[in-house]
Amino acid sequence: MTDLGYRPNLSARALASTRTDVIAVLVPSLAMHIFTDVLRGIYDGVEETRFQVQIGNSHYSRSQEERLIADFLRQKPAGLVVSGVDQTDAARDMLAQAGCPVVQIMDLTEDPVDRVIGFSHEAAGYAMGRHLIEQGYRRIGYMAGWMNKRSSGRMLGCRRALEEAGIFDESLVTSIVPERGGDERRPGRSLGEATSALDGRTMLRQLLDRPGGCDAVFCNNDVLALGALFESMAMGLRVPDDLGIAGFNDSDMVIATEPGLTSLRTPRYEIGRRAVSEILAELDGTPASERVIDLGSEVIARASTDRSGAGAG
Amino acid sequence: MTDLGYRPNLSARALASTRTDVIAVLVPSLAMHIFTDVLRGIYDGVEETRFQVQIGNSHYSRSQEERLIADFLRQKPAGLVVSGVDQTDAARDMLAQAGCPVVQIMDLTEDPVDRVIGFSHEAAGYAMGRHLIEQGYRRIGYMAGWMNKRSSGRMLGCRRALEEAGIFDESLVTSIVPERGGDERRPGRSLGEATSALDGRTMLRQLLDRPGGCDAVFCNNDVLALGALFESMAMGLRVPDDLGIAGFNDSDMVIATEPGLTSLRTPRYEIGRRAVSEILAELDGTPASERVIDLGSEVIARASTDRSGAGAG
DNA sequence: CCGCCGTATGATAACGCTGTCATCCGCACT
DNA sequence: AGTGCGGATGACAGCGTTATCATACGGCGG
Repeated sequence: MTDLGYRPNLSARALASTRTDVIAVLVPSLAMHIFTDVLRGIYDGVEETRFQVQIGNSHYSRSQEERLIADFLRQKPAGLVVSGVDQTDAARDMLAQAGCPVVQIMDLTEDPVDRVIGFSHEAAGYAMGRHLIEQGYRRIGYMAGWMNKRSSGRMLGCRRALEEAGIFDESLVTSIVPERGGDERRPGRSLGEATSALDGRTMLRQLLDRPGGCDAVFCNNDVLALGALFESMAMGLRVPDDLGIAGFNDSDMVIATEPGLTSLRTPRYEIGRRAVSEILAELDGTPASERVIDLGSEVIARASTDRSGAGAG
Repeated sequence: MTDLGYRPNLSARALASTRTDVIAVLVPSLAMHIFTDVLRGIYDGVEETRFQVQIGNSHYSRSQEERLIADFLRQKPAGLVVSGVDQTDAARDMLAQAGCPVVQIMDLTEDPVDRVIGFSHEAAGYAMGRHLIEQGYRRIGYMAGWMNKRSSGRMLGCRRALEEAGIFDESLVTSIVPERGGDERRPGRSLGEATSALDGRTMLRQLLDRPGGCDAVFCNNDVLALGALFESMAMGLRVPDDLGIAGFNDSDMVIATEPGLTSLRTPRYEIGRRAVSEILAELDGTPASERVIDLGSEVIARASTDRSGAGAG
């Protein structure tokens, strides 16, 4: 009987069962490629299932995120995915009461609302700091488009590595936009909160102008690193000899630069994928093992920080 | 009364009124930055309205697109946005019967299902062809990640310009993956259909190896152009003197390269934005003027194709 | 002052499912 | 053959809106 084209009405089903097949996803930005990778994972995860994805964009504003959570929750979603672990208290309460699986992603915390899938930004930053130190760099700068919890986590990790080596210099930390509590919609930059390669060029010049200059820079993302690379070319600096450059995320792009850019590979796609599978498992009544899932990250060393002379990458 | 926290139940409303507040959007890929720009426009457009966005990913497969359209349609969306104008006949029929505003985007056609918002890829390709010719290039190559209707439209436009100048050489057209009717899910490239900068490097080498070589290359997107730029550096070619490089889309990135990359600015964000506003207008009963809305495109000339000697960009 | 029409107000039947409850059947055990 | 129980089957009351229809009301013209 069902073979010949009967399709249940989703609205009726939703009304009767007081639950929908919508998996709501909250991202802080659609402009950053990072999140599009996560979204791909999520979409691949729901493919061939009855679930649908709905995306909300909080524009890196915690208050807006709170509103979106409230809005989403009242459609009784099947699951909820939120980025980061630094929601407002009110948002956290709502999530705890959500009545559906909730997954926080892209970061880690000891104390997730329900479940958290991500990696440690602090550890990632530390690993990159160590890598740069091991390559012999001593004046290591850090550049971020703007600071949020995750970005500053990376910075803190890198700072710890540098402090352990006794070479940390506060003046070598720079960002375009200062941290601002994350509770306001950031002004300007209308076409998205993304940092551009141009910012990388600007910030590299700033760092080189600081007293003592710098001999390596850890960029908060690959686009900044790309900008830094071009700026060093324009300035006639040799990479990696005069200046080491490291990015973050290991996007497709960086393997094709000349020299290849060292970067930190983050499991963005896997995080999205896993977030969905955890939600599905929880709905199936087969909730998975851990509440805290660390997918790790990895320094991918390429020529842009290779001082061994071999020139790998 | 309503002031104190009454929220209508959306499922009930949907059931009773047989229509939802969902605007369904079909994109061929989430991996290409192009579409994330469109999505940003769409999301910005629905912000502060009662509408919600739901995205479907057709993976550049027309049959999958057809299925998605059917799936979306049965939830009676408020509006439907589909990418491109080359749907299957069945899909076109369904769209025509949709009973809601339908907007095709990212391309143009004389004969839209309902409304089309985009730009002419043929005209864009032609404009870039003209630009390269005017800069004195004579052996102009074209590289695409893989061909779809829009990509080949660009190629055809460029070809027309070259033919008019009597300098078209078929052997200077290259792509990684040949066109395949667009009806199959492409294999491999699991992490997304995107072409990478590495492809740009590879294809540039291929083009230079062709008999007679080439002195300029029009890349189907900016990432390919970036790869081509790095490959020329690696090969010791001077850009723009030995080789001109032009990209497509004018993404943020290209203004920061050294030399700056000539590219073709496309109104991606505006297309998304406009698609939503047209749908809202149609739902309001104030349908807009035109069924075919050409938002145009523009060659942004930068140093990578500047043979005037001034070195602008 | 009466009747008519246009508008505001209130009651009520869907909308198409889900989930519960009651019924029924068949099987195994006594 | 009678009793008890488990699983399958069928009936039916919501779920919270929208939309329709009937009723009531107020104002205006005759």
